[in-house]
Amino acid sequence: MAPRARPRPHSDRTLEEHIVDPDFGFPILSVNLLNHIGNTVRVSGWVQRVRRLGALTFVVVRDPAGLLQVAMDRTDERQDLTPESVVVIRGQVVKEPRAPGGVELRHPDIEVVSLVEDVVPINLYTPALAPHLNSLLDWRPLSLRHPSQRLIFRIQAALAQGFRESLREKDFVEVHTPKLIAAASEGGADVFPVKYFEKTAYLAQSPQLYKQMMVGVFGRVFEVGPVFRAEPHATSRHLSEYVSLDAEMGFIDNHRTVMGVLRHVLDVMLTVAAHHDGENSIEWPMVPDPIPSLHFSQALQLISKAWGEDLGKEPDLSPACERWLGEWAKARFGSDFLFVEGYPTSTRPFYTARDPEQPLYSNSFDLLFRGQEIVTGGQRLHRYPDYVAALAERGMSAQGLEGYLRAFQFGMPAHGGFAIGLERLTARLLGLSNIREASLFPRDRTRLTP
RNA sequence: GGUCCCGUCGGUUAGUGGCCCAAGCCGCCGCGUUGUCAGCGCGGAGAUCGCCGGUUCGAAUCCGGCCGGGACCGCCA
Repeated sequence: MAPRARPRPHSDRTLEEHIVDPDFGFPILSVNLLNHIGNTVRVSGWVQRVRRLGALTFVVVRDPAGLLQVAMDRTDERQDLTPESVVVIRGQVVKEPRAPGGVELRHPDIEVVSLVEDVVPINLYTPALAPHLNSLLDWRPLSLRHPSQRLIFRIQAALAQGFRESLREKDFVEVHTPKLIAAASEGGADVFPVKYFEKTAYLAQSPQLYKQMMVGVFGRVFEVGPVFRAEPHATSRHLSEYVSLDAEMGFIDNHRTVMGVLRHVLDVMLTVAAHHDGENSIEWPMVPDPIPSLHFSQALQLISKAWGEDLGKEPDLSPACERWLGEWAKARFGSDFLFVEGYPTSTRPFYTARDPEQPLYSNSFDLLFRGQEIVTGGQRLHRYPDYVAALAERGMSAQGLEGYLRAFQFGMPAHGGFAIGLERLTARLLGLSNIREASLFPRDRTRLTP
């Protein structure tokens, strides 16, 4: 059937009509005041500070872009300019070298749109945010207003944007898979049960099975979405809910193809994010091409040698191992990133592809960033009989996986993918000591509010 | 789930048996200050020291339980 011609939206309007007010009537932003010197403008934001100096008063207002200063006579003094009150100000923009940023507003007409009558409970107006994490989280809607906190989430948004852009450009399709699912996707008891009408459902701990099925549809897909982990851990690097940046791609040679894509994606993410850094002094890492890589067994040998103990039988790398490897990669290659590939098949989920040369090891990898695991990925099984065998070998039932397995019964290319922990990457990048700082409203073992 | 550490004005830190009905800084209130910019100066208010019980002539301080928080480990992104 031929697609029917549709009128283009808004085609009855001229282009000129569209651009009459490109800013929708939003107030002038503080960063743009320099373009309005001599004019009377309307700005708006939160009262951050009122400094009364005898007959002269300064009001510092924070808007979505930054700070601006209003200067007025003490005779104009107002009692309702309390911290965090929202004001709309009309005033004349004056070039003033003594003002921060070189401009200020004079002869202001200030309207208080939202009057704050309570004392702000945490100290927000110091260059470094002093309260403990717990206070910051208890007062999250307020503490996030601090520039240092705002920056964290601007960078995080830019990282997610870079993730999307880099993959879209490589013909990946963004998908949205269910977060309410019938069975745990990777086995284990670390899922949250939820009442689902007459049944029990679970919150998805990963989009893994769904993104694989979508490889059978689009070939390459990605997803940005929440995942839920019910493990009762209490550490500075775990959340019960976090944002997973998932990608999955078909027609690969092996996990090395995936690693190559991941390197490119990270490079774009960091480049996009660095543009949002402004004046700030974040240590932006280079993404080497290629990122240095170690086989799991090689990694254990290196650490065994360095520590003088035999770790050869360890099934996994401990956090201490990862920290050591992080330092090693920095010293040996000058790299903040290090791939560890070929984890033992037994420690990886059932869908993991084996290394055809040495089947005890898998075609999987982790990416360490500054000594912490921030990405896991690998090649997956793609032939139906392999899934039947893998499930049997692990004593797992196919029950609940029928829908998933059908995708493989009816032809699936060799494929693989990865998942980046967005908060972990953010925290590691910005040197945050606790992952909770990299989550707007973190969910952990005990925190469910705000 | 295991081990260790911590709960003192709104925030942050001092005090670890009697000098403490608890001190400093930020914030708040008042006064002064015409170029502040983490404003400054002076004054003021604000804490039954997480909760319950115990030891002691006397507990913020010692002991036990509970609640809350943090770190590391196991496991994971």
